[in-house]
Amino acid sequence: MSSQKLDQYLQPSAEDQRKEETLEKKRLVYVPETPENLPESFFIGIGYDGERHSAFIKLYEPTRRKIYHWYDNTNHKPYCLSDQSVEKLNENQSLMAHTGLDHLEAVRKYDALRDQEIDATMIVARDPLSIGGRPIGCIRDIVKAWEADIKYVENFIYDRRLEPGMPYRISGGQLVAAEYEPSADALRAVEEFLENESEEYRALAHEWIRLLECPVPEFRRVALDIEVYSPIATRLPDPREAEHPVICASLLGSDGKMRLLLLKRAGFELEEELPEINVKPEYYESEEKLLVELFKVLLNYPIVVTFNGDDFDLRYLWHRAQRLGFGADQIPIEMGRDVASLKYGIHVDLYKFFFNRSIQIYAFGQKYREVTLDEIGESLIGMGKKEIEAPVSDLNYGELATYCFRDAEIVLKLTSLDDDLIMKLMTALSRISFMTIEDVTRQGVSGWIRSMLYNEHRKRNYLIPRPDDILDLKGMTVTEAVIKGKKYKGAIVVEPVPGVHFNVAVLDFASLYPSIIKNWNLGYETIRCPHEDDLCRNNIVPGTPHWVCKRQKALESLLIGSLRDLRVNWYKPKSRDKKLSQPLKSWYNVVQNGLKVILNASYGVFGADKFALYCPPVAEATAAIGRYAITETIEKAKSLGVEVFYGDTDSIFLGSPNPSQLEQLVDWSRSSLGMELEVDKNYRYLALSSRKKNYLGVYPDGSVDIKGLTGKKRHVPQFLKKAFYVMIDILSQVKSEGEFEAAKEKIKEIVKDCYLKLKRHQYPLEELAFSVMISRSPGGYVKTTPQHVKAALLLVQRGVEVKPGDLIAFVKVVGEPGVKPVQLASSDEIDSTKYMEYISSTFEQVLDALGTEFEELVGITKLESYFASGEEG
DNA sequence: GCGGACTGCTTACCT
DNA sequence: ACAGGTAAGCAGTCCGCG
Repeated sequence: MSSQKLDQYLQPSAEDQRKEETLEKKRLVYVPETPENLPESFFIGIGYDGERHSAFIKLYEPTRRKIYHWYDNTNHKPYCLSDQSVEKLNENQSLMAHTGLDHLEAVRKYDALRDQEIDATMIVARDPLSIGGRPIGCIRDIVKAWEADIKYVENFIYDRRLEPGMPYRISGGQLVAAEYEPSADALRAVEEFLENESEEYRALAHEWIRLLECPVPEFRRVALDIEVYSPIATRLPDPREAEHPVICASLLGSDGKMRLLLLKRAGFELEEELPEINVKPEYYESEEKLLVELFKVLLNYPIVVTFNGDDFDLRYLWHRAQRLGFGADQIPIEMGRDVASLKYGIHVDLYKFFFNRSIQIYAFGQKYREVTLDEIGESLIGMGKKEIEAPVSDLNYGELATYCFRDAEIVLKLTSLDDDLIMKLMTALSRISFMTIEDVTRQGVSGWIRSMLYNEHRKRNYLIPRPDDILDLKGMTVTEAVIKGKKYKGAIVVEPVPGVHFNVAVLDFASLYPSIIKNWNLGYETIRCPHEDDLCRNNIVPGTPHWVCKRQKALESLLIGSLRDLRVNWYKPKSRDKKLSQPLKSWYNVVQNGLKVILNASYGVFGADKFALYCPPVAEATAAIGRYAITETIEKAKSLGVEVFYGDTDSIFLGSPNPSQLEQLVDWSRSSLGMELEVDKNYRYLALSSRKKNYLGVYPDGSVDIKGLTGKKRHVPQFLKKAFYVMIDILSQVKSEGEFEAAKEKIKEIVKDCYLKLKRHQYPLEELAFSVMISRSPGGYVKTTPQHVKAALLLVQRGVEVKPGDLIAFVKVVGEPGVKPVQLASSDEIDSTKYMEYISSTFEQVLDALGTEFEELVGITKLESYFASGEEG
């Protein structure tokens, strides 16, 4: 059936329209009332009720596995702060005339930027939008205000000292924190490794232990995926228009319940049994009934998990339901500008979470390279999307259902992987950042750190500074970056000593930057502090004119420092402790990973201009101290008679150090720098070329570290990658200097084999394809048109949709423009010469280190002439 | 009009 | 919307060249 005809059929008939009008208009959305009493339940979500002018929190009760809402009954109100007195503000006509103003209240605050107590006025409003959020006429536009850009629900969390992810009870209508005491074991250990720290520091560490030791419940959840009819196969349906019907919905619960809802359509045969999946399909005569049923399921689960539900599934459902005449109280979805949330439970969009670069790199170690359900599913749980031959709209019921169901299955399995690791990671991050799971999964690491610091400010009655005040007082940077356009000088990379070095030890500083922030008391408060006496002014950061305060403590230093210490001394060792049970070990691993993500970003955020506590001198000072630490350490190593072959940021590669030399170096670092230097790894041998960030390290057991070499980069064609790894395999077996000659002979064979296969077109086109990510839409490249964009433009010409983030697979061909998308190319137009160049440069990186010229090894000139006179053209 | 030297853009990587 | 440093390949520009 043609798409056109089908679309016509899908227009509602007169009879359908009558049915629609008689659709039961009962209130569908169940909003749970606050119970008078509720046993231990976890605070996982938050919302603001505009009608009741009140925040409410969503509590997950783990026995009944249901959500309960608790409405604020403490009369918390939105507010911002002014440095003017109440009397002065009373004279401000526009403020006093503002309909949203509730009242003014004099308060004392501590201004950390100036290190003094100040008088301020709380401007209390009736609703959050009056403070800020409307395009015009907000209170924050009338008076210079502090703390006016913080979301109301965040203010509510900080002010009421609430802890997202932690257990609470409702007792006689009141919300009370459920007491949780960490194990004596944990408390004792923390006391031990923090014995030399201040009282204040130890108290903070205790708080973290309480938050991070507390068990996480099992979360009942449902994975949702929908399919929508589209008349044009290559175009995705627009969720804001929601023009076409929802034809299939899959719902997979962690409780084992499964639903598969299908819309009956003319021209397709009903299939009652779906052999591929073990679920009975439900056919619906009308889309309304399908949606009603779907909404009922959404209202039954505390957590709904989607992949891109914010921008597609839930958004589409919301608009579609509106279009079909559902009333607001019949749709269980709350639609924001960028977020789709739920009225009853919470919505986790895995796409947003996996998209987070820090999560991708540090939590999942680059296991997935593209942020697509197929790639993530394939690499984390070994389950990719179902392949389909035709557009979704043309599939028969069975194929459509299996396709849709598989997506939901991947989503559910991702959240269940490794004993619900992802749910636990979200909870851990939620507790560290004082944000709900819904927010933590949608914000970047700078948002988490901001929230963590804001919370501590409130806890201590600190005024949260305005970004312009920080910048005015602390200024910009003074060092010059190596890279044009960067703000300040970063880390040092030591010039490598080319060659093969046997018996190499790699030493590094245990979380260098967080250690620096801790030891040097760095923070926006303390860098270039206001005190004018020598005590502070003489405490100079090496290589900069910046001084650091000796009088007050920076919150950043306390928080980042205590998290660092807990990770290094407690969570990381515990995650490897063989005496612990598997679930406990995996929880410790989750926490240490969460901490890693946050600590890794903890320095960078201060140099990121969108960070709420942006303070360039803090970032600059951190990097400068890092440079100082590594250069001093290199000098010390040399003075001990140890050769330094290479180093990058926080590591040094040492040639055959003896135990005594290592010990002296480590001791020196502890006493002179106050930094923990440790042996990270030992290599049987290390192959260095003259290129920085580029090496091959072989461990005693024959496993290898490959860093920066082209052969391992994502975009490199398969055939070359395979050849490269065969070479690596040969090299990994080399045990002594003398064995390199034989290895080189073998490598020579690989390369020759590669050449010949290339020449004879023996590689399938797919193996010859470069695959490069396109970071904008193809039209967005105005300065230059790189090759992958040229290929993408050829695809677009043929009606293929190309979105930012897509991988473009292209091959190099003879003639203009030199590239073609792999789908459009044929074997005989491959530009063999270009590929030869690529092979040689890839191998050269390693051969350089072995002191061998590529040409000399392979005798390239002969081959080239063979090519030139050969069967080409 | 063409080619080499140069700069800048883009991607992927390292810490 | 964490940072800066490095490698590689290519696109585009400038300049000299009878």
